[in-house]
Amino acid sequence: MDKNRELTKEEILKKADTAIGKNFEYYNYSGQHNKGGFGQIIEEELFEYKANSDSGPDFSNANIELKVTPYKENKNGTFSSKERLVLNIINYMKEHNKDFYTSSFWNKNQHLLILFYKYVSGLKKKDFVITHKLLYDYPEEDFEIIKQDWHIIINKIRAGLAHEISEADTLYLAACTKGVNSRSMRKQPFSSILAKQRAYSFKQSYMTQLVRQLLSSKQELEPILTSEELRTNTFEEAINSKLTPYFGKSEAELCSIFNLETKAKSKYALLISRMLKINNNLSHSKEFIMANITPKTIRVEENGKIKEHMSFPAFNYKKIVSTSWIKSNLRNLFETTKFMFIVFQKKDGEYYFEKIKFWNMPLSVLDNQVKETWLRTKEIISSGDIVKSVSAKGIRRTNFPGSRYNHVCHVRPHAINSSDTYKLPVADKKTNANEYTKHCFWLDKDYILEIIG
DNA sequence: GCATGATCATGC
DNA sequence: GCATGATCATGC
Repeated sequence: MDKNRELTKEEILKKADTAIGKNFEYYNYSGQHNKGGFGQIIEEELFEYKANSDSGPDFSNANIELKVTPYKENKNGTFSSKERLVLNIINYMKEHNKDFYTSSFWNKNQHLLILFYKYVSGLKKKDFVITHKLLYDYPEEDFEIIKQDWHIIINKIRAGLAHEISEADTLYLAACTKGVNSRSMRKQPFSSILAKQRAYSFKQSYMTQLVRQLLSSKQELEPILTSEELRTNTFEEAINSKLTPYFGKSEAELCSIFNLETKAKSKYALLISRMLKINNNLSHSKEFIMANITPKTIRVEENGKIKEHMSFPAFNYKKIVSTSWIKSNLRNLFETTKFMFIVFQKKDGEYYFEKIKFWNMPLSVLDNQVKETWLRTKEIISSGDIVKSVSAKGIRRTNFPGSRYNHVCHVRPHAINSSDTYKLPVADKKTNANEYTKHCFWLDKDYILEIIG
């Protein structure tokens, strides 16, 4: 049976083609299998070999690794990958003394055959249909970034920081947690601290772009950097060196250099786009979309302080009370988003472009202070204890954790006005309101200041 | 003066 | 119409 793992590339692709348009019931899916079951079913029922946990690729002769993964259609008609694509588990004790080309990652995943099926909410699993196949070979400029990502992960292991690895450390190739639960802890070579078991993975944002290229005829995204630029510099170095000529210039100077007359606040991101010589907005560039990088402008005042805290999307009260911290939107946001802080410093009444800083939230802060704020918020909502007092003018004071709560993260309104609301799961005790002004989590300005140093 | 609540502006 | 980035207004 396992001789089928010796198939040639052409034979494999031909067999894969026969799966297009078929659902999992066709392959005797009984609903008994676990989550990874679809991959296993395709291995056993379509390619007729026994699922294995070899360190080499599934098809050893053709050097192809088989993957089966879902995508979904969004309300606005676009498509997204439903998940990150999980590859092989990282053995911290072994991987650290490899180089990229001898790594377990490269040994197993040089060529991927990805079968995409369409996930539809409410549909039974057996009815999901395989709609597309992709023989994935690393595009040149992606490959340079993926090699850099691999080194970032490995360098963290070498520094004895495997327990601090986060998905947002890297751009396309990430180390995501994998295991039955968070208690699946593993040894690491240069620290006695146990680290969560992690696997190499392609980020969901990266997979989404693969799905879109495959399913729609839309133009490719506009890249900022070429593979040549990435060969001699890291991503961050390359971006920095493109911006360096403009450090120290005032907002007015930059606007005149780039012929920009807008007064809109978005002009900062627009200015950066011009400096990087791209036509689209920075946040729509290929690298920023695929790596899930969010640009944020920070203006430091003459006294060295920041005026405003940093806001995030408003949260849904009902959703928060029915979610655990581990599965919360907030944790997911900080675990998977890298930020590019664009820093302007005020001097003599004008803002000067000072520097940029790439940052993602350390897990130690995420699972301590941010978690603390989130849990407290959840508790307040579920107990109906939001409003503390109402002033004569009708201004409501709340019990939500404010900016003095823990110096990292707090809760404040984020709405068009006070009547811009979301429904409450439990009516507020003091006001009997069953909906409340939209609120969101904010990062404290002093914490931001600390980050940008 | 700063924390906190409320609101504005813009773009998709 | 709403999400998002950003700023204003009130009052302790």
